[in-house]
Amino acid sequence: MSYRDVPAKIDLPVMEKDILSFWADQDIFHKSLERTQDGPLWVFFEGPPTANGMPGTHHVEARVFKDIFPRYRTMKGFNVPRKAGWDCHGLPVELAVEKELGFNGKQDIEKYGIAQFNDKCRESVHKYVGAFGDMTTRMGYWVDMDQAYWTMDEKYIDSVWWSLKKIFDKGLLVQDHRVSPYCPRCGTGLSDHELAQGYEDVVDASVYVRFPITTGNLPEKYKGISFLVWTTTPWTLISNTAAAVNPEVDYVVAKDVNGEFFVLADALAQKVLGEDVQILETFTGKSLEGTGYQRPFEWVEFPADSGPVNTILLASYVTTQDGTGIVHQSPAFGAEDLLVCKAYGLPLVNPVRPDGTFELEIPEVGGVFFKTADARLVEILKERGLLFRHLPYEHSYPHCWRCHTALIYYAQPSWYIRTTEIKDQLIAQNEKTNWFPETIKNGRFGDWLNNNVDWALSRNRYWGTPLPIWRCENDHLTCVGGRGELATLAGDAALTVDPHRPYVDDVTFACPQCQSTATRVPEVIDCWFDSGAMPFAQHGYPENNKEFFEKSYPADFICEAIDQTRGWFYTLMAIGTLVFDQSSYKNVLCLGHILDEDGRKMSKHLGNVLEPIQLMDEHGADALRWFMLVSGSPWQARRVGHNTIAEVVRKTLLTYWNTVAFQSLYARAGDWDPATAELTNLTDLDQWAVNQATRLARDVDQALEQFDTQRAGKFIAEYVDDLSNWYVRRSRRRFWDADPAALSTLHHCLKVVTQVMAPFTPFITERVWQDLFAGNDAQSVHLMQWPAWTDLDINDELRDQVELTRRIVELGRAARANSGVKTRQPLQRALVAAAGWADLPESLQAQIREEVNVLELDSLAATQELVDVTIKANFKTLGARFGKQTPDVANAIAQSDARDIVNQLKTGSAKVKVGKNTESITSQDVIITEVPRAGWTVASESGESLALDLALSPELIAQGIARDITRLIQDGRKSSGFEISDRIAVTWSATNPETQAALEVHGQAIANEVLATSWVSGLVQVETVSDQELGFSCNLTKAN
RNA sequence: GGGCCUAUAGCUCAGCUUGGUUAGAGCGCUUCCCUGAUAAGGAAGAGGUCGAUGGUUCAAGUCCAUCUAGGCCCA
Repeated sequence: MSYRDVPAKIDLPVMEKDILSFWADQDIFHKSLERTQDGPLWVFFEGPPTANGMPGTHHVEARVFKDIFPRYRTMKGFNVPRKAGWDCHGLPVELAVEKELGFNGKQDIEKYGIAQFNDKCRESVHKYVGAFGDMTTRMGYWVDMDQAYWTMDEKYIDSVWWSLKKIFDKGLLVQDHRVSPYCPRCGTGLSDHELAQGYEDVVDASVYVRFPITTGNLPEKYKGISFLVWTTTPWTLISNTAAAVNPEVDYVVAKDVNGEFFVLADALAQKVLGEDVQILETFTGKSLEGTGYQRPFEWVEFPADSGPVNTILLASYVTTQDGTGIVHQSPAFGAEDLLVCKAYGLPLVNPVRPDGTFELEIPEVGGVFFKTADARLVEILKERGLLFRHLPYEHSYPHCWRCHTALIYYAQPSWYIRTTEIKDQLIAQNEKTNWFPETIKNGRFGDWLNNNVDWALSRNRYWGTPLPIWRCENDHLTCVGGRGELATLAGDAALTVDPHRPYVDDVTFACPQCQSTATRVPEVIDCWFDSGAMPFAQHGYPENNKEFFEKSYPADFICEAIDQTRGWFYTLMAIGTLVFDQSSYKNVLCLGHILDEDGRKMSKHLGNVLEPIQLMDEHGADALRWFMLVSGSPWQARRVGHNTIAEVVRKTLLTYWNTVAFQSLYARAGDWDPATAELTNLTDLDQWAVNQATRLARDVDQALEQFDTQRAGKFIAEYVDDLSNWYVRRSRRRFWDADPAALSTLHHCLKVVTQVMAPFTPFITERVWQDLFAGNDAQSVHLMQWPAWTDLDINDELRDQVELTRRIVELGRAARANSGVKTRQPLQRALVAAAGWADLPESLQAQIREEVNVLELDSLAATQELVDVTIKANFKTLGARFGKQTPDVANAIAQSDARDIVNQLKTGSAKVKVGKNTESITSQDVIITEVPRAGWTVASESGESLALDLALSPELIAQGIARDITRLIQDGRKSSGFEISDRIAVTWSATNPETQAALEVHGQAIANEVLATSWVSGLVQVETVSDQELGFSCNLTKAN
């Protein structure tokens, strides 16, 4: 079966649509899985994208990398199941729905009804999953979406519950009172990885406040003396409970220029009170313990049996970096404050309500949002003479990563996973993990593990996996590991209950310990736990697919962008280690982010977001894929834009396509049957092309083994360029003649490139496969194995020879350009000086002659009278031997007679006078360049030279004219729209005597060359083409 | 404030692991050449204080230190 007709031009997006239908109709993806079903398992875990918004180009990035390696491994014979997944739960989804419904907080949701609200959430998830599905299909990401796991599925939740119970049983899932970042708008605490995403630079009030001292002997000695306290959160002063100093630090009594007395840290006295401050007394922080002071606001009451409120406490975390060295304590709003105050038995008072506003009974600021209260509080402090200084303070403050509300550090009951208990295990697991790039392992991720904090798991929300803990009135806790287990406690109805709120909240049972009624705690869990549980939950383990899960854990490969270090990369590893004592992945590829053309992050605010489907419909999915994989380093931030994508298309994809079209054109014109392709009777160049293809198969294989798509892509681009711009260019004539060796060679080479490119650009390679190969081979390129290679098949010598050939040709072109004699004018000879050139096979020397258009090549060295020799020191070898003397030796070499040194070196070594000494050097120590004497047109590069003999004979001139005319007529054929195999009739006229003479000799050869069946000198009535300088014109018509 | 990454031609990026005396490629620009696959290819030219400073070394884009700017992450 012959090739299909391949058009020279291709519309990539249109072609891709066809291929998508072909894949769908023929079910190629599943066939590729079937083909490898007995192969060794190579496990890939799909990190589920959150279905809370439209997919962006950054999603394409990760998905391209998630696609290429499974495709590559499949070609290598591995079985790579690819289960898609969707992250369904969580605040982001709730927020999208809230926005849609115009809600403004939890009250609205409760009024609306949790059941209806969660229905809306489910609906929203489906909508966005649809959009992700479309993008996934369009970009050619092969992942099984029919079998996708959804984190909101009942069986998925059963699995999550099972894992939580495992953790609970280990005593690592506990409730605690903790200060944690809390979003008053969303009414929920945030996990640390959520917190990480929301820092914003803001300007807050920072105040230095007087805390008048009320006990001890200081007030007697220094009238009106105060502790000077600094804070950036004036609103927390309402609940001031104590003040802390560092016991080891020196504190002083200082008198400022106004004669007022303060206590503050010695190290900060000058900075805060000015250079003229007087230090009256110095003591350690320790001695201040228990000293009482007057708190700024008396608006909240402490419980009766409170400890030493409003006194100085000791805390080693206090520093003298900024502020005054005395830190105001408000345990409800600071993790460290809570710790210190707890140690002193101080109470926790909290005048701020869960919505972030002060309790209504609080004077002045009752009902006011905590941050908004700052301004009024500062005013009051000023009125009361307690404000010492008020400065705007710029710092980054955490905000809710979704709604941008300022977060409040807030003490609240919360469920934690004690990941700090398994910190050492996590570090050990990380040690066994391969990171690409490697720096993340001990850098970003390693740091994160080293500073591990407990995982705040619970959320006071609605749309999430409910925390499966039931509590009775006696505070007995029962953690339930799935609905099956729930049914044994609460009856069979629980077996089929929707495990979401509010339905699951209605399930109660008798506490196994005391028989009183147990009801579920109200919290749902962090949706990061959902996605981190996917290795087993995607299979519904342990209820379902037990065997498969156990052989597919841990994964060989996961891949996401760098923002997942504290997200999915962490939760996967943490849950794996908690539940199975083993991380869930062995290799992790961590991508850099995608930036816009100006290097800015893509964001809706800036309006620089590239919509992926649009981008692919304009440039092609292959173009976008190729760009993502090959342009720049995948593990670094990269800029994407229309221009950069268009460029890679032109460079590699279209060159590849054109080579294919060329092969198809001449194979079809010559009635060549690809089934007869056979690598026999190959020329040196053929062998080179075939050999380089094998090298390509090896190099790309090895690079992909190391997850290095950039390197692999570079190899492919280089080979495509070699094939098109050297192999085909140099072999054109053989294709015109339908030489089976040339056609077989290119057939083979294109097949190898198509195979190794297939994981990168699955569309265009499939098109090519269908057009050239499918007739005699597999139905799809994606059902092919990786092309075979062994090191023994790869011939470095041949490669070096062709490289030398090409370098000499380059010199020839440069010399041509210098000479002003155009290339179509043949020259008698060129003289070459380059190591090894004389050993080039005759066929490669012929390539040089043809390309430079000279009749002979001679050795420049053989014609010594024409040559000058220059020598230059080779610093690399000299430096090793002579060290400091190197410049002297180099200088001596430069000073000596080059010809003499070269002659001496023929005996093995040469002597050079360096100062008073004579040093011996070898040919390794110098770089010898042979340069033709003046008067020759010459080009030299790195010791290699080529010189042109510009003497023209009448015969050479006639040959040049013949070639000019050939080219002119070929141009005419093309512009007349003739097919390459059309025969033509030529009527020509020549007025120039030189041209006439040339045509007398070469006319017939020209006629043969241009496929003229009729070649007549005569009157040209209609000029098809003409050339004034040649005095030649002609008329072309199609011959019968 | 801490950590990591980045800084090379007008633009996008190699080169840095292993230091070697003319620092490369592509895009864009100028001139020319080649062309019966090519929207391509080639040659020459213009365009570089290799972010700055200091150090190590016979020799630094490359190694070390400090700094500056940008990005990301953390607090």
